[in-house]
Amino acid sequence: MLGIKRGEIMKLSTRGRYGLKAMFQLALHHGEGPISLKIVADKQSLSENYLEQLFSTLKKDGLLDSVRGAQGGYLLSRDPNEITVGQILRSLEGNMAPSDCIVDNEFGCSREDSCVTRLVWIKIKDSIDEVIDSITLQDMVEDDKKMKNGEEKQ
Amino acid sequence: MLGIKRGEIMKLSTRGRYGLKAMFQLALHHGEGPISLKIVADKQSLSENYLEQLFSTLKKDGLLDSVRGAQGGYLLSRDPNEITVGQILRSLEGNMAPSDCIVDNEFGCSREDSCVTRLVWIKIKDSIDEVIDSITLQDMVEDDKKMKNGEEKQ
DNA sequence: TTTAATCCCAAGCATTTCGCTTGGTTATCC
DNA sequence: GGATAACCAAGCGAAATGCTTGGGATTAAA
Repeated sequence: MLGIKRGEIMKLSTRGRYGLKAMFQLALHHGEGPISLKIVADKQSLSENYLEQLFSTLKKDGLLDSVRGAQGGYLLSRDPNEITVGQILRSLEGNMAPSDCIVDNEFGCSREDSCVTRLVWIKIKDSIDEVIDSITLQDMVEDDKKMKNGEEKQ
Repeated sequence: MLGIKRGEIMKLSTRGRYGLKAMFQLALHHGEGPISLKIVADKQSLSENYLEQLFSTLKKDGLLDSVRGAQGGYLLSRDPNEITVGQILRSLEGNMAPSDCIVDNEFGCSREDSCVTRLVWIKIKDSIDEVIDSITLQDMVEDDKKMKNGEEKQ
């Protein structure tokens, strides 16, 4: 039935996926001073240099602060409950729109369809936005605690 | 502030975008016999050969029927209210999952994060699914009528 | 004051994916 | 039997992805 195995679409790139995980790591240790790129990269077993690029973006967008030199590292620019998943993903990935037709209102919307499809893309985008803007890093930290407690009880 | 203009992510490919538009065209003229690829392609001003590939996929997934030979063409395999946007997009694009971590449960979920991020991807996916599975081609046709009536009254 | 640790920055680059195009074959109506 | 269509498989240039490379500049600790 599934025939051809196509790549899954509507997929985040590694930027968003690695980046959110990394930010969550920082949230877990928030308040304990800066954490070095190396530590975060090691923990997620991914390239230090690549993660650096993501952190650079996140910093430029005001989600991270950094401390240079030995003993330096990165830290959240504000409290975990003031940073949403949406802010992180949009910083790393750009707009969460299924079609450009939404953002650029430019488009070849032909006469006959009068862009009903556009309505669909808007509904999808709105529903994604609603989810990602409602989850903070703090929420994730709490969910994590719950999951760990759950494990202990087994 | 926006600095680098990154490509928008979580975006559908042309397959999904063209495909849904084309299916909507067929829905508009449902019950009037088969419509040729050429006509649909012309109306959307896109490549006949490319659209053919999309239709081939949609047919294989049971969303379209075809009639070969002269006067032939394509038609919806069932009533517009029995075909959802979700069925179309999944046929053309694959699963609507922001991360493989959801589908393949295989993943490098490290100890410390215990995959809280996975929860986020699941929430995103669920919310997308809810939207696209709740919209039928029939809904789109009706929305289209409303929009056209709105225009006339201006 | 050196040295090691760290952030910072720009460029390059192999691979994969996307968005088609090309060039046919087969079926059906007139 | 000729025109009109659906069917099918392969190829292919351009762009994006997911990194790597190779340097700096800044600072804490020795």
